[in-house]
Amino acid sequence: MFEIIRTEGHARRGRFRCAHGGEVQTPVFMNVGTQGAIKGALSAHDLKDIKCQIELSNTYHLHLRPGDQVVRSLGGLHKMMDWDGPILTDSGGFQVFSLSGLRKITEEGVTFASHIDGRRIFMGPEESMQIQANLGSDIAMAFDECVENPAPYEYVKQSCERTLRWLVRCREEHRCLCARPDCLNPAQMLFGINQGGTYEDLRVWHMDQIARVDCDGYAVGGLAVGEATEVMYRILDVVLPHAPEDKPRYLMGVGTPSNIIEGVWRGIDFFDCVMPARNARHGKLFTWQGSLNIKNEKYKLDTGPIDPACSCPVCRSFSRAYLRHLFKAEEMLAMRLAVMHNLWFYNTLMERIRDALDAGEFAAFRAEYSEKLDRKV
RNA sequence: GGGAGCGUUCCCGAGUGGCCAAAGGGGGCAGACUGUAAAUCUGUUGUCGACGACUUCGGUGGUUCGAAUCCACCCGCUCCCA
Repeated sequence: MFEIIRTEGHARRGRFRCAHGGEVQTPVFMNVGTQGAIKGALSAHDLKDIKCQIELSNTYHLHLRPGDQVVRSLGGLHKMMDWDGPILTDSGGFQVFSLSGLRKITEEGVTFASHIDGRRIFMGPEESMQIQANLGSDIAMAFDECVENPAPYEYVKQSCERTLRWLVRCREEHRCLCARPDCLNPAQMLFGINQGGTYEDLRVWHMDQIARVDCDGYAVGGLAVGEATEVMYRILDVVLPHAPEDKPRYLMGVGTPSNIIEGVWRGIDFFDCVMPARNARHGKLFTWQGSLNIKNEKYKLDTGPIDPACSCPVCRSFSRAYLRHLFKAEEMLAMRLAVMHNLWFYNTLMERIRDALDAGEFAAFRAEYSEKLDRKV
């Protein structure tokens, strides 16, 4: 179920519901827990404390370890993690990009050399759907090829044509699996993924094609993988008018706070990105004045919170100086607190975007924050 | 008392006549990170008016065109024997 409550220009304020959890308010940021955990030592319980509405895990990683059959035996991903909210699983398509040195693509699918032990793993549309069925996620992503930018036109053309054929196979396999009596999550949704690199004609053609394959939502993939930010915005500008209006739209793997505001402005409803968690682990923290590196010497004696404008559990209790010390001393707590802060920041950013949309003031919000939040302080 | 070593830039530690402002770690300082092979990776770390110059390798002298590297003495430390 997806419902648009109101719009402001291309931006959409909506509600979404799936098999688990209550209503998801969109635009929403999905917190990334690739292997069933948020890196930085957070559990699903912690996610509740940082205003996370929906969590994301990864097909490829959980298939390798502990194995999707194991997850199924444990009652599915929700039960294993003790998370009763919505879960989206990425299909493994991004690993076709990120493990490019370790894989081979054919029409059937992709053969990976496991990054763990080198053993050969085959994954095609059917396998990806089967694994995601075993995980029991609420949203399964179609198996696609995420192509690095820039890439030659001919290659991108052939690749996105193949990704379209893969989507058709995903659709069939997914229906089939959900119809089985032993299906862990018969209400699991399937989102298709738009590709086409930086070529507007391919992007539009591909979106028109996948829009004909009945999906529960449509994602834009293959962005923020090498092209300039302006190019990404241009692609969104041309492709989103071709996405079904009544279905959720998900911009995969993006991005910075500014990228998110600009994405919402162009009509995106769902986002996910490793950036807030990874940057947090590396000491880069987001604030309403821009980002800062908490490891910098200037915070050595700073008794203030990370962000005076933040009311997250970390800012309520701990000083910049303490955080800096924990980082310098390489205490695990440093990463945990930093990740909690950054995810709270992202979830709060989405909340404020929604509030602005509700008030019909998103344009003003964008003008005030879009550029500012990506600056360094 | 006798014998054997050692002392290098913030720390540890290479270097034993010119290619040495001096390897490599650590620490420090800074940067990167966008559907997570990332608690990772990169740069930098003697001084200065800085594509060049100057001062460093326990101290003081000396040998040499040239010394962190060789010699003498001194200072400090370690170990072994008595």
